[in-house]
Amino acid sequence: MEELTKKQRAILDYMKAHVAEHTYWPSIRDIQAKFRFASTNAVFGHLQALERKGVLQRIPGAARAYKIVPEVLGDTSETVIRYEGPGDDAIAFESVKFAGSIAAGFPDYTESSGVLDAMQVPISASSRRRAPEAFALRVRGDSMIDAEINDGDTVIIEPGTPKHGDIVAALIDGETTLKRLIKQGSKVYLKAENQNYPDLIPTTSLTIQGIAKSVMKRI
Amino acid sequence: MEELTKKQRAILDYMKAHVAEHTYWPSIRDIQAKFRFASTNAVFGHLQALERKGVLQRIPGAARAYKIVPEVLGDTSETVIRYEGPGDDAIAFESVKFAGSIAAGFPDYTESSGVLDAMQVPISASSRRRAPEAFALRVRGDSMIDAEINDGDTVIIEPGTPKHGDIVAALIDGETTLKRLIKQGSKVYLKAENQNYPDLIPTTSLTIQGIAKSVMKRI
DNA sequence: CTTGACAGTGAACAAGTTTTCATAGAACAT
DNA sequence: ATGTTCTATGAAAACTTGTTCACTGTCAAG
Repeated sequence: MEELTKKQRAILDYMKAHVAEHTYWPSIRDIQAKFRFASTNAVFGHLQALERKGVLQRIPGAARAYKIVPEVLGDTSETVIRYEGPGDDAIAFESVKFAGSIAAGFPDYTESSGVLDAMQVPISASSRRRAPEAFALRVRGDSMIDAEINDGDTVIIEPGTPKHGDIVAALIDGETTLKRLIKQGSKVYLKAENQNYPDLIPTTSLTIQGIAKSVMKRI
Repeated sequence: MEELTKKQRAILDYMKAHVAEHTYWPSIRDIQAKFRFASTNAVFGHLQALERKGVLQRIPGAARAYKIVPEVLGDTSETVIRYEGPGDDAIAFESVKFAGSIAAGFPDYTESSGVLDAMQVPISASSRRRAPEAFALRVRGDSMIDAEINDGDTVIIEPGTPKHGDIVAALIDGETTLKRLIKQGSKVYLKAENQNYPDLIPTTSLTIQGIAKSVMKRI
């Protein structure tokens, strides 16, 4: 993976933030205005670079149409695992935090979202007693569909050391993803539970936020 | 809330599905092609109707740019049903607030109706729809197995007026059971979601404890 | 010094997209 | 009968947006 320049990263982040806030992508001129470019071509070049570096997919001929390509780490050296709680975007409540959406598939736009609103979801007191520092994540995408965790579900993440085969909330490139943890010796892989996705994702650096112990579905 | 026509509902669902799959909205021409309209103006009119009825917000002049307005669940049925609180088999319950980003990511583009919307509406704007007296029930038995509610699961019951097709916690012979509510004219039936069980249970008097809105499963 | 990659300006073009205008049949209530 | 609303056609206008072209400046490597 080729490295992104500072401005390219900023533009990519802005695009993510924009789609997170508005649910639609910014136009080239939106980006131009945001970064005070005098020409649309400046943005155009950066978008080409982002696509060439494989982190953004443009849809030819379509306006405000892009896809985020998940950034994959390529190496196969020994994996270093860190354990970490939910991100700063989680708002603390009485006992359970809701850390925003989790990407089980491609896009995760929760990072740069500024507006957080409260919502109420009942959680049984028994599960709360079990794990006082548990938090909830809303699942987005379909990469865990074979594990019966679907888009829109809410998973309860509890801290702990994951075993082989556990479903974990892991930080990859600053984005939280829900994957099954596969341990092979000292190497660790993440596996999407969807036949249409690549089998194993090798990771050199891995941050585990917790283990998915329960899934809550709206009926 | 004004009611949507069949085609309006179909178009709205298509738009939701499109943005869920592609992360960007369809153009008017995309919709036109999908529904085999001969003119873009047919779509245009439907979009205007959707906006007038308050379920869709268009961004003027911008391409592929919309916002979904969470739909309010309305039901005007006149069925006479008694409501009652939870019985002894209800699990002690504590309602916990979540905070999540509403605008973040693409909210609720999976299944059409407003089941998911309940989770997404800000607390300030939905106080009347909140469930301050929700409670949890541990499911025993397999009568709802076809609805993917299995023995050992926990369902969250919220008070409210059940619609046709809702899964309700009903009192039958002094015992709480979980069944799907079927309304046919003025008659009300209860239906077990298991092929091995009798199709419809006719009821002359019915006590509803609440509507099953969520199911929580241990992974 | 030269070369090439990178980043940008400024203008213009081509395509995509929304929006408006004119028209018309079907359903329906008055 | 008559008007209204909804739905739709067909065409065109108006606007948005992506894309291309020509040109300039910076900076580091060779």
